[in-house]
Amino acid sequence: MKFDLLDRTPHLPSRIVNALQAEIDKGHLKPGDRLPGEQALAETFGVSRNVVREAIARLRSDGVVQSRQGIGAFVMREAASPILRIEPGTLSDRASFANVFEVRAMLEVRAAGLAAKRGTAAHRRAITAALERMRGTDKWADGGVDADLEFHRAVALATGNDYIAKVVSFVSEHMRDSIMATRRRPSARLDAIVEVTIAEHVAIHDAIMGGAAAEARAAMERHIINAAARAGIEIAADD
Amino acid sequence: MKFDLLDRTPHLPSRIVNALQAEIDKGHLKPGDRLPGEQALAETFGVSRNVVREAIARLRSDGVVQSRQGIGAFVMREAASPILRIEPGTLSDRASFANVFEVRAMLEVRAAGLAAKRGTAAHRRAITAALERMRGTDKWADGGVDADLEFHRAVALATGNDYIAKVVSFVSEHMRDSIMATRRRPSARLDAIVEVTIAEHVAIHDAIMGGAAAEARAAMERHIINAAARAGIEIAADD
DNA sequence: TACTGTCCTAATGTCCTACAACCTAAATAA
DNA sequence: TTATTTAGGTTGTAGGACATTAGGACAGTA
Repeated sequence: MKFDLLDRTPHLPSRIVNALQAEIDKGHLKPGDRLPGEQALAETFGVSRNVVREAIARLRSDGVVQSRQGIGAFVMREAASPILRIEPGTLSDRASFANVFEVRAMLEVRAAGLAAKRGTAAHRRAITAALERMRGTDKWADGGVDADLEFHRAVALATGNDYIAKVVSFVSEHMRDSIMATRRRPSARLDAIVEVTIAEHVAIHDAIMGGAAAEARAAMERHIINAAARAGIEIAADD
Repeated sequence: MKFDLLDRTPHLPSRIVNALQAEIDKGHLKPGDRLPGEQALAETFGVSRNVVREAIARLRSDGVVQSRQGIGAFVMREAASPILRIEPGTLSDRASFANVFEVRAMLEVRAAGLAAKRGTAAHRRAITAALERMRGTDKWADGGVDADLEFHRAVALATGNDYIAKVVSFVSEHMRDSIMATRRRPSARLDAIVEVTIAEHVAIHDAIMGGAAAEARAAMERHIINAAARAGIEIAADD
């Protein structure tokens, strides 16, 4: 079996992981197939068995393969993995940002409605606190982005659905990149952007506090569409 | 520093991982703190450095710690993790199932609409193929559940948004448990359930093939609400 | 004092060998 | 044929060695 090492990070195990994952993605290694032995892989890649072992340990920890002592490592069926991993940096182009925004729109618009309907007093306090933190930071110099993401996490938590909260938390992390991209845009008048952004969050906040589900959904949808626009991305309104 | 080894799996690295993770969860190791050196950990746990290295490699791969050559391994801040991990089995009660169904409704209803609007010919062929596989299996004896999940994945892929597809794939895995729970319900007339389920999928399929976005969304929403009902769970229709 | 360059130490990263634990399958014995 | 043993291969663990990198101590210099 041949492997491509087009990666060039100085970290050897990562290169092995990528190479093996690529083989699986390309279908050269199908579920149920047995990987070459560690010794064989070590010779193929020109590294020691330790490095190969660390690479396979990562794949195993990701649920991609399962290794059994005395036999070998086997590719698992594709979707059996209990984890969802998307490496930071893989979401860098506009198309990827648009994809993330689309998922945000799906999840968070409804989440805002549910938060207005079902949020407890404690949940609402957390939302208000996050909003205050956003207001308190100076032009997002320091923790402004964190406060922003915290706000969205708090809204997701207010749905009372932990599963939503986890997924939204996960997706939020990928917003960091696009937020940074917004700040780097040439025409970005930072203070104006911050002001508008906070106003949008206030609208969401007030709707949730008032228990107005439809209004909260609308406010969240406006916010996400506008945020996308500020990042230079056009996404369609939900029809 | 003291560590508890209450775990007793025969896999040493897993025990180290759990012990270290417990220290972090309990707050004995806070973000920014430096872990003891590999040599020290090896002596503490009474294992070789190889085992410690594999444990730390897993924590690093999960984004829990970051290790720098020449210095040590440091606990990262909590939310920077690039992965979403939900261990199978943690979703077992009705409340958890309801949560998962709620997320499904958020994501897949819209995804069905997008699939109808944007799905390519290849995407549609995949959807049809999955539906045929569902029809072909005998009372879901063998691969019926797989075919069901494959159908939903194919719909998600047809949105043209890989990010949606990944998230839906992830969520789908958690459906397996609830589907199994449905099959165990006492009143479950299996053949009738299968027949109805397939009919619902046909409706989704036909709407997507016809490019009818609103119809596809409605069909998907009906399907998810009914599927939840079959699992004994009541979820509210989207208003 | 402040700065600079060197040396030393410690930590991770990689390599190597050896053995233990485990599995498969062929060879062998009853 | 059937059961047992044996041989070989594979992952898991142990332990030592060196490479590479980072940071501190310390002298020397302006």
